[in-house]
Amino acid sequence: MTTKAELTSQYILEIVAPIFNKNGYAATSLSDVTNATGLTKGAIYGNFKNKEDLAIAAFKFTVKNMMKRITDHLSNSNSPIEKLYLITDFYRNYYDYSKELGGCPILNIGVDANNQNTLLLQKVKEVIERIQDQVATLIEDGIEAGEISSEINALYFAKRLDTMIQGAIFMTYTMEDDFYIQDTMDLIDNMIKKELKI
Amino acid sequence: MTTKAELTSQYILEIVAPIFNKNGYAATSLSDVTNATGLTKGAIYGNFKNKEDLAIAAFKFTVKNMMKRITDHLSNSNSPIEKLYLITDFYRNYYDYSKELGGCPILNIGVDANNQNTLLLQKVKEVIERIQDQVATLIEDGIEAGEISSEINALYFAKRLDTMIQGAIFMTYTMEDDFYIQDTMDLIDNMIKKELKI
DNA sequence: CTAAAAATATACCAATTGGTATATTTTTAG
DNA sequence: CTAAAAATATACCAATTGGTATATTTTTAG
Repeated sequence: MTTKAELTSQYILEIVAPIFNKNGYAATSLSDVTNATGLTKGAIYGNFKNKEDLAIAAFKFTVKNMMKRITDHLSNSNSPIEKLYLITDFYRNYYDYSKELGGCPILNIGVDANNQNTLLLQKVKEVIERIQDQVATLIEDGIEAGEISSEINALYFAKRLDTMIQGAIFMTYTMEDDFYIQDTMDLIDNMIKKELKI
Repeated sequence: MTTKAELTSQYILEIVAPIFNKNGYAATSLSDVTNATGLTKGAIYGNFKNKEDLAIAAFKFTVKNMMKRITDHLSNSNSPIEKLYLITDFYRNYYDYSKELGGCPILNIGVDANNQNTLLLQKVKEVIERIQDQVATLIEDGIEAGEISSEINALYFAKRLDTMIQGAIFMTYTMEDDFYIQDTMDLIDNMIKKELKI
């Protein structure tokens, strides 16, 4: 059964995750947390060990939300190569969607945690690796299905894709201009068409 | 002439710029500043209006350093297209070099200032625009010199280049793996070769 | 409905935050 | 060498920081 505390924990994360994502670890204070949730420190510290523990849970919460959204979107096709196109299609709406999350958690927390918070940075690394592995697997599935040329290195391609996407997200947010994401997705679509085709 | 205060200001910036760059605005405290410099608050506040003013000066200091380094490197050739290759060549050593600066100032402060510090974010935007304009001008020079195809849109290409580079820097720092920068520079070199050629 | 357990609120803590007014020291121009 | 000006150090400020011990309230199982 769902205890009261579990509900509260979920509620806290819902409210607090975008705040940590937007502001970063150091710039989010516990009074930000109590003000936003309407709860007291007693409730917060009853559910989370400390600020770092809360920040990590918040990051995981946001990533889970995001991953579910991608996975749902990719379920629109069974073809590996079509799924690749669905990835770029997903990111074409990412600026709007990620604003709800308080920005891209990987970019924000990746940069924020660097030199600041080892545990948090470790979590970001793990998420990036997981994403790259999933994309690489998708490409390998495509090779196996005869949709994608067996010439290409799946993991390398996945890393390139990821790198370009993160660059586009950074530029779009910093310049407040969706051009960067749209243009990068065009570029990636072209790469898929030209480099992956059988 | 150089007054005492000007020397002190420069000294403070030299010491403090990498700290702000590494930690970000909120996570850098004035005691970090006084401890690192060995000066007191009196000296700091005598030379800078407040913490924000210092952070902006620190960002400009780091960018100036970086820009000089790039400009120096590009002076190794007079050919516009060769200069483009010198840009990727510069970034191949960027992981090592930028560590001295406390990381890439554009990436770090761009992400850090977002949702946090309007003035600082504005400075980042200006620097990005300046860089893109310079690269675009370089490409236009190449077109005029008959080295580069007149088909391509100089500013679009400059933006793509910048976006890919920033993505590579983010990934290399977050994953602590220079692969991303090297691979992206290979990719860009290829783009220059294939897309820009006459 | 009740007693125990769980969850939350309250009241406190020392340390630190950015910043300022003023005293002291150092530099500068003559 | 000296007086004025500039630069820096000192001593202070209220507000906030993350965190804890304990009191109170709410939930839960029987």
